[in-house]
Amino acid sequence: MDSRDLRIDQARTSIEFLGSDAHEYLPHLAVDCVVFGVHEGDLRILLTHWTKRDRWSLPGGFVRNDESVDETASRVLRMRTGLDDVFLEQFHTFGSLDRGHPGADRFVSVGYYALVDFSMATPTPDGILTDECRWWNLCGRPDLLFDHDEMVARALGTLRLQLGTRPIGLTLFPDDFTLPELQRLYETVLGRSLDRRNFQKKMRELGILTRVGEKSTENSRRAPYLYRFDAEKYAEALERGDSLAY
Amino acid sequence: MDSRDLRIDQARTSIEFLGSDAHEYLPHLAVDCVVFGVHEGDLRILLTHWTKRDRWSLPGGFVRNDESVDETASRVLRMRTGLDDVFLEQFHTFGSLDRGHPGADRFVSVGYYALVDFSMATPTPDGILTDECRWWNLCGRPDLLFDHDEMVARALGTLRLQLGTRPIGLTLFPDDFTLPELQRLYETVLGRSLDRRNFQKKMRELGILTRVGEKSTENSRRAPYLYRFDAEKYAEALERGDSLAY
DNA sequence: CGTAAATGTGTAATTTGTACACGCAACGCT
DNA sequence: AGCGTTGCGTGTACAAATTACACATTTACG
Repeated sequence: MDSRDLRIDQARTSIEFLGSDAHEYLPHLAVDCVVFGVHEGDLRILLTHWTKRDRWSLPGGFVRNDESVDETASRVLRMRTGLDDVFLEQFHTFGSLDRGHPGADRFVSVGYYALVDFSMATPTPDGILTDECRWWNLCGRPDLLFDHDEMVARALGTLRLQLGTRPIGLTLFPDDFTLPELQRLYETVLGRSLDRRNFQKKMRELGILTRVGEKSTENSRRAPYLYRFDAEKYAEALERGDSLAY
Repeated sequence: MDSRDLRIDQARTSIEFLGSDAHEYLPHLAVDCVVFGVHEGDLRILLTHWTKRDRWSLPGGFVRNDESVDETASRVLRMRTGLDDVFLEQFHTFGSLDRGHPGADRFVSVGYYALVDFSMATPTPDGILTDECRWWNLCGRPDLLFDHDEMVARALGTLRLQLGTRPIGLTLFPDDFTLPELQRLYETVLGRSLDRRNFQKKMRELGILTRVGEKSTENSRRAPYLYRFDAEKYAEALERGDSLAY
């Protein structure tokens, strides 16, 4: 597709997507979601593939007249993953002039980030603009459309700041996990490596973990213990204002 | 004004304000600013008085087609205070359905907070919807229109979180100040009282203060020393990532 | 001239964070 | 079967940061 066709295509984007229902949406306003999950110890995000452009972006959507912006974010997340009632929080609004579809309608985007149980999500493209929706390893994801790389960076920054204030561990590891796995998550989010002994000591002292049993045999040498978050104690710790950050 | 008239008035709000230039603005999108300043040791915010409703709100404005949302915030701040190039940062976007003018067009608002030199600002109402613009003591302000009380609370929360990361002291105390004054600011922002000795020690150890001289005679008993921020060292401390929070 | 209010200053105790070394279990290789 | 390698689990000593705490100085006011 040459650049002229691309421009025309981009100009059509919102019209195509919204079709004749355009009047049901707030013009110029969108929501984009940075959806985090963990699988095989890696932090992953959900991306959608744009059919015509053969590029990837964050899942997003437009704000209906009859829903709040928060509800838009929930709806987007539900449509792309089938999940409801998950951790979902606004982190920044992107309003520069040069963002979005060059040549197309101007859009302001409210960015949300979600923490999601990887195994429960069913990635689903919209089938109109996008033909694929799937998890990507955070390190190793492709370059994204629009300003979505900046959005991911900023969402990660927020996640980092809120590591001690939000139920990040609990939400991303709803089931059993090992301390090395949890540590790897912390290291990915914080962008630095942590001392194993100090990490384990801290996590134990928080009193929000229950040891479940030995991990039988994954692919490790010595089998690590399995843990589970004690949701009640986790909530208490957050209420007390305990820092769960490393 | 009875409730029916009020509704009609509210429905007219954006039309009145934007007049025939409505097409130059993004519909349904606004910016509101929580402008902080310090005077006589108190943290203050700038409010505007709505002529017809006889109520107060945060200064706000609409987003022009040809400006970024950040630029809108700068413009609002400039129009209401005459100030340019001040600390101004987005803190949250408000998108519920029940916010704003009941019965009127729905609006989503991007909230910004500013840190401003009280003595340099010239509060100015828009003269259309509002006939007065002035500083209010944060504690002692009137109830605000719309969801602006929530906005103030949230801006304060952000300020609290960022006390250690942003040039809050430097921006709110551009000139000479005393340590008790600075401590009072910290106490207002943090919402708790601090130990004078520990506070002074910490501030001194940060190495970002210069003692200027004795405060002659304000209205205190023993005259406190005057200090000034060393802007260069302040910036270095922030870059090093020193926590300037108490 | 005494009293009350507000300011400045340092030290000890506690808490928190950081650095660091070894034994154990499983796998793979020979 | 034995040995080497990899990954997991645990505790202690030191450093840094935070917290608690008491008294002397200055000035306004009566």
